[in-house]
Amino acid sequence: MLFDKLQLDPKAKKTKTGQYKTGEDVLSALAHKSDIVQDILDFRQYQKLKSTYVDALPTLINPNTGLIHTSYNQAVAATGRLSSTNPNLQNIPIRTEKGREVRKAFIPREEENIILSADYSQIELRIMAELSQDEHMLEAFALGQDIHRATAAKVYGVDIDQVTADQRRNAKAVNFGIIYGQSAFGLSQSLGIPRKEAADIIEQYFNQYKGIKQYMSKVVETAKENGYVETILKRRRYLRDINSANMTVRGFAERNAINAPIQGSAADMIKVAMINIQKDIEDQGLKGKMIMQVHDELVFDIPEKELDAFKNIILHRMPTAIPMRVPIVVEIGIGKNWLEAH
DNA sequence: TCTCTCACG
DNA sequence: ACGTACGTGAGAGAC
Repeated sequence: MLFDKLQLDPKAKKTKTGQYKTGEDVLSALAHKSDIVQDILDFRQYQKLKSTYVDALPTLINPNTGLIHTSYNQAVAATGRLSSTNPNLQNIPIRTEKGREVRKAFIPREEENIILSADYSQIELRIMAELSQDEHMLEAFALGQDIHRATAAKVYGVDIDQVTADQRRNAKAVNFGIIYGQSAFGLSQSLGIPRKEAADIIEQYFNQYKGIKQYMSKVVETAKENGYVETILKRRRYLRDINSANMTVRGFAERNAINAPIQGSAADMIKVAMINIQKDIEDQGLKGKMIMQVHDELVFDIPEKELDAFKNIILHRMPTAIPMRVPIVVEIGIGKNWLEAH
């Protein structure tokens, strides 16, 4: 209907099975051409929230406990992260207003309890700073600076308090993109700017953060020599395609080589923290429980009376799980439901 | 069972 | 000329 009848895009792309692509990015770009497009996007959002969460979660309540019990898989994700199934509690909505209503439904098991959420602040960028030992990024974190603002100041050559909202947004996109081994094309797409401009930003980035550029080259090089990369705790990811003659295939492996030590070391860190926290909870005979992990966040269901005890444990164990030169910052929130705690 | 889409970090 | 950011899991619909 959108492409054959309404002809909204003469250059519409197709999937490898020959269907028109209609992902969110595609439809958003067409929304101004016909009112029906925004209706489709809205419908998709509500359909997703209803089918995946609102309808499904209540059916997964265990009649014996009255609770939803997820399963955490320790040997699925190639980077060493956990994954969560039946249900997946690591993808509960938060980004949209309607989605946040779902998150509000996650409440403590007892009337006198609260939800406590503790998350690592900018953990992957801090780990990249540690792995690369980049002088300037380490300094920004040591000074407690807003890392995206600090990056913008470096990339655009302005004072840190002269950074505009636009510059900060671009710098934030670069910081994330770098962790994934992003290209100028990828950055231009995510920011909606010309490729040349994106290339300039990336060049400036590596000029300012020379240690990161060096680290990226080194990790790809060692991957080519060894056939694998390692996290801080020596978890390996083997990369069979790292020396492939096919550029596209090799490109994927090279991005994996860059990303896996960062994402995987963050996973190492939170796993050690979880072990240490659980031991402290048991040693101190506390009634509160650690109930969920969402990659850089731990969620607890605790009696309000135990709040100080839990804060002490968490603020001790999470930042010190793996000793590092870069400061590790943990943010804690509490509330009557998971959304409030965030 | 596979593909497409979309929810999260 | 081509493809193009990492890691997951689940529902709908087609086959």
